Amino acid sequence: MRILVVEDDVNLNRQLTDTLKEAGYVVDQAFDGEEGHYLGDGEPYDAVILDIGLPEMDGITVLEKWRGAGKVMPVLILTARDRWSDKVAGIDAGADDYVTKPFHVEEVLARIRALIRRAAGHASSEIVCGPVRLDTKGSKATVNGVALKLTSHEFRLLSYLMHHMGQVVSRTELVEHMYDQDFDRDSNTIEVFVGRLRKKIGNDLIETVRGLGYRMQAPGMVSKDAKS
Amino acid sequence: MRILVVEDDVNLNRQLTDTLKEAGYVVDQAFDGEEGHYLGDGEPYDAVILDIGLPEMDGITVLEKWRGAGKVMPVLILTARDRWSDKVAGIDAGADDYVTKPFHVEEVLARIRALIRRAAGHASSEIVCGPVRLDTKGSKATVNGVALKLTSHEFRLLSYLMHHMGQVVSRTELVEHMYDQDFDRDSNTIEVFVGRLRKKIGNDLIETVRGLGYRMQAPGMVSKDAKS
DNA sequence: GTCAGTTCATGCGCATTCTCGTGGTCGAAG
DNA sequence: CTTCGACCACGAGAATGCGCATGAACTGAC
Repeated sequence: MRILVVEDDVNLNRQLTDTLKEAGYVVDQAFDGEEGHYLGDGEPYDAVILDIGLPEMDGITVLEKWRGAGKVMPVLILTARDRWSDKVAGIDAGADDYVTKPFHVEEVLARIRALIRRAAGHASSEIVCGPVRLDTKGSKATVNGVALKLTSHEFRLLSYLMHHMGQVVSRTELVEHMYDQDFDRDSNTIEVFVGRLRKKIGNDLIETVRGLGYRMQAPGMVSKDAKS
Repeated sequence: MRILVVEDDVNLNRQLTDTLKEAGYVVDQAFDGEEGHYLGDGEPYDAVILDIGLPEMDGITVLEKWRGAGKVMPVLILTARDRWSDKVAGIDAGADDYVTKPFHVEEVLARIRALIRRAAGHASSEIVCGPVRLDTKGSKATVNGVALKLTSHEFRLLSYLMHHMGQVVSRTELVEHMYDQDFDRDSNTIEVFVGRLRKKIGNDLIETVRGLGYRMQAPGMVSKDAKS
């Protein structure tokens, strides 16, 4: 999962970024409205944290531009407590959530989790796929109740796949959401990680769709070949 | 749009209910946790406003029970300003949003609107043609509920045909949409794929219109008169 | 240095796709 | 009605290149 943080206060930005990274997210940073707009417009993020008061370009304007361009990723805006009207303006501009400053970082984290989860269409903080359970709250995964030991990239891969269960996820998509901005994409890293993950959770869960990508799905509903 | 308000403070409940009704929603009221849980479990709501501090059953518990039972309607929780940990717990229990007391009623209204709007975006994208269902989001197709195993080109073909149901689609058109570059046109690959697809989904669905191309259509619908 | 995690390179196996050839079907003209 | 030519279906083999396993090289943390 890849997140963009747009916040001009350097300390606050770093604080948010660090916490998110610790929680296993890939994070890009922007320190003014223009940079933020540019990144959010060009890169595929799973969520954005956007300050309202920004140099160069106002947060609301940034958000409106994104929505006008058809961007639908969840956006959490940060507002000052006394600027009540900002919240309404932000929500009307297409924000999915807001937090008022000052805030507890844990709260932002929880809301980001909820937004990402919601965007994928899951109600609770646990996603289940056959024997595999993903605890988005604790960044843990279990197979048949046994805790899985995953490296950070393996976890990110599993997490992204489980958030998009039943859908085919392309390699490019995976690379873009597992790594930040610049990454050499002509290599077979993704295949390697898929292979390793399969070894840990079982081969049946991640189906490879030749030419398109991978799809995670509970087995049992085996796709039957209708070649009668 | 039908909304449930679970709030034990009678005045606050009525205030919310009135505002929502004025805005054109249908509103049900509950004044304690058990009643709220019962209603939310049995009736289909488009959104729920849920207070955390409730007699009989805690709001968080109510929410967890709903989510555990598979209810996915958007829930907005109300918390006291100083109980920030409640917010985190609520969000992790599956709340979609929260508002801290005291609040402006317009704000609650704006957020309910946002929640309903967002929930509407999760409608699955499916095209149906007779026994065939195409899940464009998951790159999957089923015939009579049985999952089809399609190669990527077969899927692209089916997808294009189903997006233009009832229309005659020329070979050239298909080639142009199934391949990126210009493609050696004097080959019969399209025929081959149509043949393979027919084998998998049944012959009746793809009709060949001699000299023009193919047309996909649910069988049983009168299509003979078009050839006079 | 050691170790865990990650990236890169290679070669093989095989699903997928393309080509080709034959035979069948349709429609119009004689 | 018959005949002819164009169009189409389909099977089978050939060629392509994708996906995977494997192991070695690389990196950073301690």
